[in-house]
Amino acid sequence: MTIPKQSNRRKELVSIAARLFKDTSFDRTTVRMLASATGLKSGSLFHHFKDKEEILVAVIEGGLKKSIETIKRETAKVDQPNLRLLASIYGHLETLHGENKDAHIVSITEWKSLSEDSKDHLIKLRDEYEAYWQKIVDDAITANLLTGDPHLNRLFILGALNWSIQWFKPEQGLSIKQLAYNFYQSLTHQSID
Amino acid sequence: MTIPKQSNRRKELVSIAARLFKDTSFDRTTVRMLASATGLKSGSLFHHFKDKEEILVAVIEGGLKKSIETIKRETAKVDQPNLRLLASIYGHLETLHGENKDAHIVSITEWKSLSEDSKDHLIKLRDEYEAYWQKIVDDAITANLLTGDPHLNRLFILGALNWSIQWFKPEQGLSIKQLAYNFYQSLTHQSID
DNA sequence: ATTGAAACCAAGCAAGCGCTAGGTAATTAA
DNA sequence: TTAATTACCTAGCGCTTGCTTGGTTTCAAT
Repeated sequence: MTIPKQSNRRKELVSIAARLFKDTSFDRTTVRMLASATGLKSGSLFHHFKDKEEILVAVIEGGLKKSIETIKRETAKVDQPNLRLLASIYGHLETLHGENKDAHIVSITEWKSLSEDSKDHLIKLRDEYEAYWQKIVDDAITANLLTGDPHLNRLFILGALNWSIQWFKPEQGLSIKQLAYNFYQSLTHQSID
Repeated sequence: MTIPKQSNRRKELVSIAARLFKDTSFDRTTVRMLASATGLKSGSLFHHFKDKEEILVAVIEGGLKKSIETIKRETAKVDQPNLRLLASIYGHLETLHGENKDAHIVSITEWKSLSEDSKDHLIKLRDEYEAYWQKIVDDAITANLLTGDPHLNRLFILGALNWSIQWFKPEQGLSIKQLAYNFYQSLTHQSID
């Protein structure tokens, strides 16, 4: 049988899988590639996971939980709407481009590789994250930092942020903090003194 | 041999392939699925294309050309920076959500499935499209519609627009035109009279 | 009517895929 | 020290994949 639940070894394997899924995509990552990256033989993977998709689910679940944790941590530091918006932007970009970015990127790029059942399970986490964001955006609109429909604003902002995985390379000069601030300015047309 | 170049039959096949690639992704679309959708036997596809990837290249090339054509057409109608920005937003959304959207969506979602050689060939088309957008954005900044770094602004905007393929369904009430205008307002914090 | 090219089919091959079964080693608990 | 549990390996099965080969049909131009 499988299912040791939350062992350390499992987390290790999931973290390595996240890297491969990010670099090669879920479909093109074979169980033999996963095995060789983890130092296992291909069959041994199925002692820890019942099938390949369960690995993806574990990766995405970890990515989403980390995102929620990060945005809560970052926004807890401040209480003005403008600073909270900036902190959310920074937190989101941090999970996408900082340490341990792999899982969050995979949770974005490989969502459609999930089965319907897996989506049902993970969608609650995603909803929680988006609901948290929605409040940040709502407050920013109330404070006249943003304008227009609240729901669409959230979708615009998260879309633009997520798309940064296609082009942003932190090692090319611009830091994550700087990127976040640029983002904030373009969105709000304002500075923070 | 293959290579009939630009026959009508080929265009037909490419258009059907675009739909499948959009709905199922390139990797998960098998040549047998393509064959049955086109009414051919699986081997016969390779009379028209030398391999599966050549089909993807043809789809993406078509999608990019159509995008360029559309943004040029839409912006040709107007000359003020605000109207040109709105027209570009509308044109982009139109290629993503209007008729014949499949190829443009595939050109966005399946870019990483291309081989390096294929990218070299297609990147010129993508660069041309992005350069056209960059001018629109530059002019909008000069006209004080947008603020901040020009290059980043273009990336933010196109990212947010592209991300709409993840959530926007034109049949759910909001039209493409309305979406474009909402977009314009959120970006510029302005209306058009 | 004949020819030649283009469009297609029938059959299947080689390689790679996810995954399984049955065993062995390592670790922990009594 | 023994027994149980967990971790891993060996070997390979059954299936699907992209693609090939060699032949047949279709059809326009002669």
